[in-house]
Amino acid sequence: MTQTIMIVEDEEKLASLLADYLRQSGFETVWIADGNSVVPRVRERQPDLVLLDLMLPGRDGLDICKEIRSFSQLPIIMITARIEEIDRLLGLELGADDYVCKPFSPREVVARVKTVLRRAGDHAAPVTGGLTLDPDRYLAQLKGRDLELTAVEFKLLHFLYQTPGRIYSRSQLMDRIYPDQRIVSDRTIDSHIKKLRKKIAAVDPDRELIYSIYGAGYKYEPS
Amino acid sequence: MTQTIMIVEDEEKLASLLADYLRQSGFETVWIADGNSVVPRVRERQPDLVLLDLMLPGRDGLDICKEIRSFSQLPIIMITARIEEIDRLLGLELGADDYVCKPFSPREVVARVKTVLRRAGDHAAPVTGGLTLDPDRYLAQLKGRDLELTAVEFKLLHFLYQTPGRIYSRSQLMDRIYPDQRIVSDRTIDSHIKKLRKKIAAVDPDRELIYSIYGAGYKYEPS
DNA sequence: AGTATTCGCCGCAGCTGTGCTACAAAAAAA
DNA sequence: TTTTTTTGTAGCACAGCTGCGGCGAATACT
Repeated sequence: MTQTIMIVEDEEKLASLLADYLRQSGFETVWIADGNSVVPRVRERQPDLVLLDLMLPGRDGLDICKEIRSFSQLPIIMITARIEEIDRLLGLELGADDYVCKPFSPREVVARVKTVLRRAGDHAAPVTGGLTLDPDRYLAQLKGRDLELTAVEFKLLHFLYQTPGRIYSRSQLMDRIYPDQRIVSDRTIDSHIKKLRKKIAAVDPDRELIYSIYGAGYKYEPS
Repeated sequence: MTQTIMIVEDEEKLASLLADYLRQSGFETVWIADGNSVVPRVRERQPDLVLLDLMLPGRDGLDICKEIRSFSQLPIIMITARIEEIDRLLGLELGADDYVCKPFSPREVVARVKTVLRRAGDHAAPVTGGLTLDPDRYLAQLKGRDLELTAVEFKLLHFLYQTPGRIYSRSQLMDRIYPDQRIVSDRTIDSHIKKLRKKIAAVDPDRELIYSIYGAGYKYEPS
């Protein structure tokens, strides 16, 4: 099964150079020049990795990265023109998997792509065949099938989903889900987790996505 | 194997001056100007030492030092503008390994770097090849292998780990682990220490990490 | 208005981890 | 040495945490 790399880059020469090298290494490539069409095309094409230029016509790369992260954990490598920029990006914690600085050698980029894919590859199936969330529509899909979540359930899952592996206590989750500081019992979280797990199990009984850590809280892990 | 020094300093001229001298002494250097990106870059790059300016845009140096200490024992040298400041810093017990006062000569800084590295180098293997803790994930790894700790065990180990060599009495440890001031017997600590040692021994039987001091308490020491 | 979801909580069951006890071993004090 | 104090360890009872079904109340929909 060949893997698809989506190249988001407005300079055509640069894009085609990258595409050539990637194809030589056995990847399929998709080229997108306009920032506005990235997100819909990612949803539609479901690439295995995105090479994302920071400076784009139409829309900022940071925005795009954030939006992709809000519904998918697919690997993203950011391309930036200035080396100092990378520090700033790291500080923002966008969730990109790696950063490459212009000017770069195509070989280097291919190497990084392979590294990131291998790293992600350990849980590759769950990433691609896994869960996607669309906060705009409160739409959650697992293996292509809708999960039909309520608002609270969606918020809870979405929050956990954004930082996989990280454990949150019940009170932390309450704070995030109820910005109005209303007082509810810890166990309410458990209730919603219960319903989430039920709905997830209805679609895929074999995969556990939400784990409870005794005495600590819950985490999302697509392992 | 060349060693990497991470320079955290917002004045570019000063940073590049330091970088030049350090490179001449055979070190690799990484420069970071923005305080917010320090921690993620430390995690990513894993430098051998951090030169950390106290006054930074974005985030306070004290904060950064504390956060780095929460997951790693890598050597840190603090740079401060005022000599009086140093006393205050010493009082805070941040866990920095040395302090340098502006204005400094680059030679002096290089000398200090070497001293600290040599001192740390005595137990260099335990530092790098040793234990890493990730509080967000309750994840403890020794020699790359997971330790599978429970919440209480993790908290206990994490607290000891933050100030290696320092001895804590059982009641001090209780206070830290149970913020709700619940009353438990001293010997409970012993129980958890026992389990920690067991789990550590399962991964590395040769290395003692938690020491008991007769009549005083326990300490963590990566020697 | 009525109806249908959804939310938050309760109670019970099952189980893990916790904290304690008892005794052995070690260290310090006598 | 003997005595006293402190620590190591095994084992165990149960407190506390989590999963789950269900139920009234709140909310949204018609």
